[in-house]
Amino acid sequence: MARPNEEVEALLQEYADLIAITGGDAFKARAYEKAARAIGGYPADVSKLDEDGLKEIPNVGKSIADKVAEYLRTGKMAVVEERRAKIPAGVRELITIPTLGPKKALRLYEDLHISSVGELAAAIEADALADLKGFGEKTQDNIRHGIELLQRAGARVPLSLALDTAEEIVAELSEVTGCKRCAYAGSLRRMRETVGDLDVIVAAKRSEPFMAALCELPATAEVIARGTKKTSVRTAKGLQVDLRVLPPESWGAGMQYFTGSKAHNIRTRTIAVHQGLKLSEYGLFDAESGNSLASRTEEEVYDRLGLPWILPALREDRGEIEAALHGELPEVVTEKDIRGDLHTHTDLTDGLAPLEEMVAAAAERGYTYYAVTDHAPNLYMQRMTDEKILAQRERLRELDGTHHRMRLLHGTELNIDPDGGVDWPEEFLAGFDLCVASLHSHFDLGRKAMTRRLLRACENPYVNILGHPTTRLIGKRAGVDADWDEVFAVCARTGTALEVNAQPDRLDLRDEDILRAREHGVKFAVNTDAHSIPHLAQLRYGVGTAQRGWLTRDDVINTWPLTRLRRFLRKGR
DNA sequence: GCCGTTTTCGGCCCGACTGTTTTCAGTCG
Repeated sequence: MARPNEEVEALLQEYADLIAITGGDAFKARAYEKAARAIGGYPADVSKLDEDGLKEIPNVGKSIADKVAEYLRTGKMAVVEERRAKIPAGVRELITIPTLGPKKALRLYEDLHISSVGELAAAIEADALADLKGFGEKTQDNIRHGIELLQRAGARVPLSLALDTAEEIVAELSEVTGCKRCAYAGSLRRMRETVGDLDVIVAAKRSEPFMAALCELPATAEVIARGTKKTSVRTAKGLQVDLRVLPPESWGAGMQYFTGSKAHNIRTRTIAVHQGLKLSEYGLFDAESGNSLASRTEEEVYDRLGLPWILPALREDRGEIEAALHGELPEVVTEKDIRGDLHTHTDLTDGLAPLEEMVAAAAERGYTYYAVTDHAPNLYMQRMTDEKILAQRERLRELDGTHHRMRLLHGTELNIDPDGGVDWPEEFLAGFDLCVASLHSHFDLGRKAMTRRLLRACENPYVNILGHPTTRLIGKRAGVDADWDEVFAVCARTGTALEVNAQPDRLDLRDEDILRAREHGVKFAVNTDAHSIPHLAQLRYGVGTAQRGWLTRDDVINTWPLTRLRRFLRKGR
């Protein structure tokens, strides 16, 4: 399925969880977690490495290298299989519930034989936890709430997983003889933050070979339905994939139809009806004669309806039809418009790669500038000091311009304390080229206090970007409560950019918030918050989100030339 | 289990918050 590094990462993480659940050495569990992260974030393909090569990866020693080699050779890791035999998979699922960790999970399993989220929910409803030590009323409330959060996101999967899976399936099906076109459509093509199922479209004369190919993919766990026009399967990770095979001449109409959204399609079909036409996945037809008028390309279909082609990310019936009719569709930002990443980490704090490697990887992406923004000292676990960050600055200045003339900016990610203050005094902050400021604690202040806190941070002349502004984690944690309209207004007034954080479990700000903030005239920065080299490529999710928020190049400060960016970063100091 | 040395053991991000176990364990960032 995924890249071998990600498979190994998932397996080692699973082993770490199983160690933690069975009460094994906590440091051992952490060692496996660290190795899992390091391998997931390692730029080289682990399946191409021998044992010595594996041991080159930080936090991978002999024992883990052996196990990884075993997995790459046999497809299995014996120690993981052994633990799996003792602990049902559902017990591990329990620790995905926020506030429920390995200790509580084991207690539930041992004392009450609960081994799935469903069983736990039922047990709480039946008041079966009443006598269990450590599970008071409040704890049960928290668990109940956690399960709700989980189930709300539950049926949908993160954009990143959906995109990986879809690209693999498209690549496989494109190889099948007779394939004229193949692509994914649906909410994934619109870059929604989570995806319910995958819609894959093939243009071909004969459908049978594609249906067979989909059913036989290694990722396919279950065939839900199989016909001549449509086949549905479920992958091992629980993602449903619907394949539609259309005649080649219907390609454009099929893509238009299956990309949606439903609301957008209702609008386009209504426009068709008013013109005496009928729009379906097979084409745009004259209602009277049934003659096909357009179907080969999406452009053709939209054009015949009297509309310009509309970018999928905009197809939500949020004003795009009206804008299209008036010739006022925004020219939204694209990945190649981004000239640099303004929020990234190195191994000086919790990143995986050293400064030199992050800089080299950024230059390979063709950036004209790049900012390094490691954590500031108030995030105690990162152990930042004045000396360390100044030494980094010195090294960064030496590297400036040495890779494809890419310019380097030295920054930091500050922590906004409960009062809205940040880590360093102003005279120290003045030494940075830019500062990102983020919330990392105290998420439960009331709305008033939270708003005041954010406003004060924005008023700080050294705070240039509000990092992952709401701090939500998709499916896990709601964003903080604040009067966002007030925050957006102050951002606009003070010249503080709002981040569109591209991490697939954040996507923060989200599209609706971006649309609102845009009304206030705020500027934005689309950043990866990369903690490893592969993370730099997650930019696409941030750009997709920015597009869904209708952002143009002018709205996004890291599409600007460096001189304009620097002027913005001075923020009237 | 990894790492780094003060080389083959001892430390490992450390502190805050929460709920309940009235003295601290569990979870989180």
